[in-house]
Amino acid sequence: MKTATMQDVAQLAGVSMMTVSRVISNEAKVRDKTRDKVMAAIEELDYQPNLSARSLASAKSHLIALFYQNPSEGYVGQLLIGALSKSQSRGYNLVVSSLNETTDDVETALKALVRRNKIEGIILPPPLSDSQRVLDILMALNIPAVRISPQRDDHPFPFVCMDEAQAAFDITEHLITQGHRKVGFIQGHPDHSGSHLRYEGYKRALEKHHIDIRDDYIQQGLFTYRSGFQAAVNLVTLADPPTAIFASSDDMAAATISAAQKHRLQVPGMLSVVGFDDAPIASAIWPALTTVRQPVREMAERATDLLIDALKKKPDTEQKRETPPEQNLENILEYQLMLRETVAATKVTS
Amino acid sequence: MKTATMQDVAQLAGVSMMTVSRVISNEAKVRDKTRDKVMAAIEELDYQPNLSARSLASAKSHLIALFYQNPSEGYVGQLLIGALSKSQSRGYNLVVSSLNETTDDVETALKALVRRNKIEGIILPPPLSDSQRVLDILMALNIPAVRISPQRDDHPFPFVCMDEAQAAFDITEHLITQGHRKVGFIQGHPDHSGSHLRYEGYKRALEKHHIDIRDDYIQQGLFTYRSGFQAAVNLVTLADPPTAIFASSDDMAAATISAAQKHRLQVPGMLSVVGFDDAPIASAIWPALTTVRQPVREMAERATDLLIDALKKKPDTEQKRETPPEQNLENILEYQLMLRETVAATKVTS
DNA sequence: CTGAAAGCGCTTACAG
DNA sequence: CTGAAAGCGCTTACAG
Repeated sequence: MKTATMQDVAQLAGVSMMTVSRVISNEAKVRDKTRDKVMAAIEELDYQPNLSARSLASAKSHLIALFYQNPSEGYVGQLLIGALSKSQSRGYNLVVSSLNETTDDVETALKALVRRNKIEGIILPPPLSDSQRVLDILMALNIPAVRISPQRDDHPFPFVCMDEAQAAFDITEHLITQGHRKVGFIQGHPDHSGSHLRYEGYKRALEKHHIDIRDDYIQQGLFTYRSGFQAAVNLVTLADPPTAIFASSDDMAAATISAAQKHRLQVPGMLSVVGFDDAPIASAIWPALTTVRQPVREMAERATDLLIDALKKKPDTEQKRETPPEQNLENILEYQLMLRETVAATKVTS
Repeated sequence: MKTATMQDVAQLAGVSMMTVSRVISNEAKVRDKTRDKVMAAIEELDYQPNLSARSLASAKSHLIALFYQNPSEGYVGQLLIGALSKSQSRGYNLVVSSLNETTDDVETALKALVRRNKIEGIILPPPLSDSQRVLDILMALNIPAVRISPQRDDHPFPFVCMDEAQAAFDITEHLITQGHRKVGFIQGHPDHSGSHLRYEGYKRALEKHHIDIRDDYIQQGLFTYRSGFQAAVNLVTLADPPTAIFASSDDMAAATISAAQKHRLQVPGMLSVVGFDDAPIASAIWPALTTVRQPVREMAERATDLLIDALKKKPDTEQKRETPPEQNLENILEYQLMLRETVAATKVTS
């Protein structure tokens, strides 16, 4: 009838509550045999620890926060789903709050939130992950934080990301493999971390295949549909236009398709187009866009894991603040090439 | 230094903890003067109740759940932000879980989740809000639930929604006001609640302005870009084509713009287009789409409020399960007409 | 490696 | 309308 309590487990296993607690927290040494008995009892009773009791006794809130600043709705959604599911499964609760760097008094807002809610750690998605202000305040508050897809990797806070340059390289090479040697590129907003990395990947792919990089094939965009449209028009109206275009974002790729259609260039028959992000628009439009999927949800899960690991290690002694983040490969996640309908092989054999 | 506790407040106010508790929960009668003293003490100490202690003492989890089933990422995002902020501000925690009706064993999954996590109430966004299975199981479990934008309003569970028919009426009338008398309509998926309501609104607007409803101006779509594209082509290639098209979703409206452009119809100069939803695509494309914004986030907030109200009232006696939901106007939220760039006045004066 | 005691900060009855 | 007592289910020291 009633849910099993730790007391019940202890009784059934024939040990003290203390031992059960130790088995669950997995921290102190317990004899294997004792552990097995306890595990069996937990299993039999379908015991679920009471998180409220745990928080109260340990004087910890078990609360972590995710702050976001006007990214796209789809992006926050994925972020929240990932962070929420992981924090729940690890016994933490998540508070979510938007934080506008330009209008809010970030310092006061941050301090108030952390103090009042007793927040133990913070997840920072872009662009907050690159905000020097926010990073500084958090350092001063001495509260652990983990960053998602930051531009700079020279900060002590750990981070998770994906290899954007490599992804850009891969999708460019996919175009080249299909026979394209005239590949246009539409850059993203110069202030955004991804823009440079994606351009980097594009360049490397061309170099690897001994294709000259033509300045007129590279157009500046701003990640928006509108900017992409103009850039694409510039590209397709060239005297010697590219046969394929890599736009640094899906919005710009969608615009490229519109621009092509407007100029009577069938996609992908006469022009291949690829994007980046796998935003909703990528599968909404027709033909569906070939693009790169960022594992946003997984990044949020990994970030949450990292943060909770840090909270469990650090027993509130403030050590190793100076040590660089142990950035191991596990925190660089896999992207995925979404091969859909906007790429075709060139007609002419090279 | 340390955060204030209820004991501190009681001491400062010169009363017992019990009185402080009563002031906070706002449930029992407290003399005004006493209340004021307590409030002042709370203020001075910046006291924040410890939610863990409260949950433990009251034997309540203070946990509500939101289940979702593959809606668009943007939609879940807004939903989560709304539900999360509201539940936090009211001292509840939110667990979020996806629930796939077709592949999961819904009954087992639901029961396990509710039992193990001690979930007190549930928020059901569409299409789960119309799932007879899920509704039945929740009724059997005797757990309060609130629905968002359900199709059927004959169920005992309360709901929040917006007046889709009225919104469709308004945006159609906006077209008519601009001089359009030849207004095409692209219907949504026949299974989806919104489709019929939106068609209803379209029809009412035409009727009000004494415009005949022409069968050839009404095309069936499925909410997808692709289906909208075909429907739009059918419309613009008519011998006597409409001068404006109302597509029941933004994806279909975006497709309509593409189709128009393909047929050398400038938007909005030669064809006005409006959509419904205010999805990300609406402001991504160019020209930016005139459409109706659903207040998804506000709906989630309201739903959360409704649910928590129900939890606080019902002291676990299971009464009034038979009474119809008190569906007052507060639970029908305001939509917003997003007047952007895809509507122009007709050249010819009527 | 294991246990007995105390206490975390509230709320629930129960009195008055 | 207000209060004193007990207890929610854990974890933190402290012993052994």
